[in-house]
Amino acid sequence: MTEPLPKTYDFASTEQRLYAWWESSGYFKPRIDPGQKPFVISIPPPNVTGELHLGHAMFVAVEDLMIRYHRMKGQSTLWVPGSDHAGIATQLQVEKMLLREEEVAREELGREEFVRRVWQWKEKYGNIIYNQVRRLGASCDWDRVRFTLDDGLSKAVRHAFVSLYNKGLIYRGTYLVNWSPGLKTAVSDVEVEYSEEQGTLYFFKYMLKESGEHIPVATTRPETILGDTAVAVHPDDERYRALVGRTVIVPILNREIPVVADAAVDREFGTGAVKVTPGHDATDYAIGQRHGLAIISILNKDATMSADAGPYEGQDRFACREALWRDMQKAGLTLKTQPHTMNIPRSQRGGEIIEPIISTQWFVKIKPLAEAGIAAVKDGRIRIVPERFEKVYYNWMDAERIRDWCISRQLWWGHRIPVWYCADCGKQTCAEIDPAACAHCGSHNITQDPDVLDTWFSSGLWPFSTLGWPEQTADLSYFYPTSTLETGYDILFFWVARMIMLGLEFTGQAPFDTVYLHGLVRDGDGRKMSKTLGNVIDPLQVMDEFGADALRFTLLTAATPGNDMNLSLQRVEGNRNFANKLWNAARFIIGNLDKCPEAPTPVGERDTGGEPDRTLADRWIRGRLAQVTAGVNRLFENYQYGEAGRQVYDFFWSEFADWYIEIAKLQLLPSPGGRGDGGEGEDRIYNTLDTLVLVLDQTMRLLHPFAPYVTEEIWQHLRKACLAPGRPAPDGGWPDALIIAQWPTPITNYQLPTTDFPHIMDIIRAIRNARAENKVELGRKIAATLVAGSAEDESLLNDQRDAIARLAGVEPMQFRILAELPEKPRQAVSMVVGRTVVYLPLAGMVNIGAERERMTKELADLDKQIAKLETLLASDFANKAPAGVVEKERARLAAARESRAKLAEQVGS
RNA sequence: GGGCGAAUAGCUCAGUUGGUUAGAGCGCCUCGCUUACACCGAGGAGGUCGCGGGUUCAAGCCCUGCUUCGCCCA
Repeated sequence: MTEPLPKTYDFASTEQRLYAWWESSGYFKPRIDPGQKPFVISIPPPNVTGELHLGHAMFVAVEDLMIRYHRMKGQSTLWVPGSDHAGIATQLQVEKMLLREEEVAREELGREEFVRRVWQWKEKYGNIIYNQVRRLGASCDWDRVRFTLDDGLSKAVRHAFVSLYNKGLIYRGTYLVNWSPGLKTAVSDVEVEYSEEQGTLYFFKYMLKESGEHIPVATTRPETILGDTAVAVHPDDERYRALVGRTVIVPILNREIPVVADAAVDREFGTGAVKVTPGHDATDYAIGQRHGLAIISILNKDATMSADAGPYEGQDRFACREALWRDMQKAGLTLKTQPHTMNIPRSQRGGEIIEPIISTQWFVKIKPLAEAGIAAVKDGRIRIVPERFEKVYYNWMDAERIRDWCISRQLWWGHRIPVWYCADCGKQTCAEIDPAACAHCGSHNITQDPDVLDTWFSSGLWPFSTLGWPEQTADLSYFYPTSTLETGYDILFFWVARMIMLGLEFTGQAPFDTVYLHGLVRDGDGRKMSKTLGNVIDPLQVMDEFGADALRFTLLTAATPGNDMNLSLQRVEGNRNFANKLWNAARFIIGNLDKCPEAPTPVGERDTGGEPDRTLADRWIRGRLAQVTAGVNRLFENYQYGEAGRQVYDFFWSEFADWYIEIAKLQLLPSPGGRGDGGEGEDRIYNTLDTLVLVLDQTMRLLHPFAPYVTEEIWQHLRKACLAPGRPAPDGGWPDALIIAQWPTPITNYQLPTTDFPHIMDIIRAIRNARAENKVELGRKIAATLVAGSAEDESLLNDQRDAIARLAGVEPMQFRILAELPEKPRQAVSMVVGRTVVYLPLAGMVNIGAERERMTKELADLDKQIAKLETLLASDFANKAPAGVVEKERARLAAARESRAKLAEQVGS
């Protein structure tokens, strides 16, 4: 009747089919229910032309888990997908392509044509990343997909810019900025990374004017000597005090510059006297401001030397460094060089050395925004998980230190700055709609600023711009503010902080109430993945080999919140095996549903306890299920997803599959002498199937957010097999799909005994252990005698007789269970398992000496334990520890004493 | 220089209200194709929880100092 399932779970034939079905069934779409607060996540938009990497896989796994969890809890759930135009990265990629395929540079095409070509590229490749995100199982609402350069989002960017401009929070000015010579654009402070590298410290002479004396000065960048406009010393430095106010001569250029005193000078560094280059160093820029020094730019936009570099004009910056030093050596101006470890500023993208240069750019005045941003976290409107990142956030946002945000980029791909300059009156017109004339004098002689905005400026609006802002759309009013913002901690400043600041500024509300930060994915040995190391793991290949569920489950359970994880393929393989384990357990259960008899009456009372017909194993696994469900719920509420997944994994494999299913095999056998029911043990069979179905159904629900495909596939087979009348069903019947099935809640008023069954497990393990140690193969049945010691236990053991016999390989005909044993058997292995004594007459196979040794050792262990417990219970522990804990220890002591007495009997005779 | 994190079995890591004899996966050893599963089953070996103090009846977990490694900010 039920067609048999394949022996191995085939993810390849399952994943795509299920995804298409979910999507076409509308399960990814939210309900709009004004009476209910929705759960909303905006996706961290990947680069539109990018390819899926493990960072993406990680956030998709975590966010999809959150979304599926809340969806199953019955909330209206929206996950907004989208992508980012990624100005620099995309422009570079297209430039490279044009150069390679058409041998044409962007300048040759012109701005308009180039931008047209980038759009073409985007149309062609922009969906790749979406399809890769789909493969992971992301249940986002694709009807609401957004792109930062869409009309709506572009309008949002304009609106935001104009609004900040009008408030005076955006300004244009000439300052020292981080310049990327290769990209020929300014970048913001956060886009510069500092790497500790081995360099050289050059010591040379600054000759005093009209004197043979010199001041020794050290620098790491000799070429900037050409831009020096002062030499500075510390005001309290005795060595140089007399020289302050005198004039020195710039080497080679022979320009005259002053010696100034400034407290910012580090007396310990180099010679204690420093050269000051306000045009090319941030500290020097500040010194220059204080002393009114001139600013000289010695670098062109491409990092070649400018006209101000005199004879070195046109040389590359590093070539100039060498040439200048050679010339200074010839002139006798050099002192020495020494190796020096220093922090080199490098571009976050590409890694080239960043040059600080003076340039006219647009900035956002960040302090007022940052203050609001700090307040939102401080007063709890936004919670950051893990909490320690709040400190990192405060530290960066600190109003005393935060620097204004340079938002203009000298690129073509992006949102063009909506400011027009008037050739007649010289004033700026800033407008949301392209103006035809100057707002000040009406002249038509206006030109738009050529620069575009930092991509992060548009990403900063993402949570609300994707919902329609600045229009007051229905989506915006229902779904905003969003719920959780989930991303890697590495973009806390780039993205999260900016969203918070801009969200507060433009919507008056925090854009989300929770920030959940995950760690970075490293390779199996904890190394950062990089192309040069060749240790990059491609998530697409991993999914090809092991399935999306295995990858997801690994990312979710191998990591703890906020901490980096090492991903090893072995681990993914292990989780592929877990999926297969789920599959086969389900296969067993579904295959047995054909045996399902009539449901016993009454059925309605299921899960309320009290029904007499449940076996010990039934009650045990149901109790464990309730405990695990409660634990998982608690862990989910505390964002401990990984631990939750691990617990279900362990429960399913080592309790449900290893023990309950094995016992269920027995309980499913027809037994004419069954427990007072309709014959052939029908009630027992029904109850067993009912329990199997319950646990499978509930665990599939608990695992669905972690491994959506295999759980849905199994669950659909289960559902189909159970739909026939009279078969087990969850309360409220079977919903259409697991993705929308109700999330399990723990049954609180359902306390089931869980201690008797573990005792049976211990007995079985003890027998198996003895067999293994005495090399009795499992196929060979052995005789056994159990001595219960009490009438109560005797009846428990008798009740579990079949289970013990089957799982421990005992021959039923030679299996005795007694309350007392008149005479100890000879030639038998004897073991004390808690309150039960086990005799295995393994005549001829037993090494009596070894047995005695084993028991003596056990006895010693027990003595140690008893002594420890006695000491403990005689101490303050008994008075001060909670009663429950003390009771537990007393019980342990009693049990240990009982075992010891029984063991002593064995050893003694 | 400031801050944060990590240090637990051979390897990679769990262990969040402090409470039995500290767990998992992989690897290793011994058995086993018992009709859910060899992507498996049974059994086993393997740890002074980085080091020193302290708090507590009780510390892998809390406090403090130190060592090593990694990251962030300056």
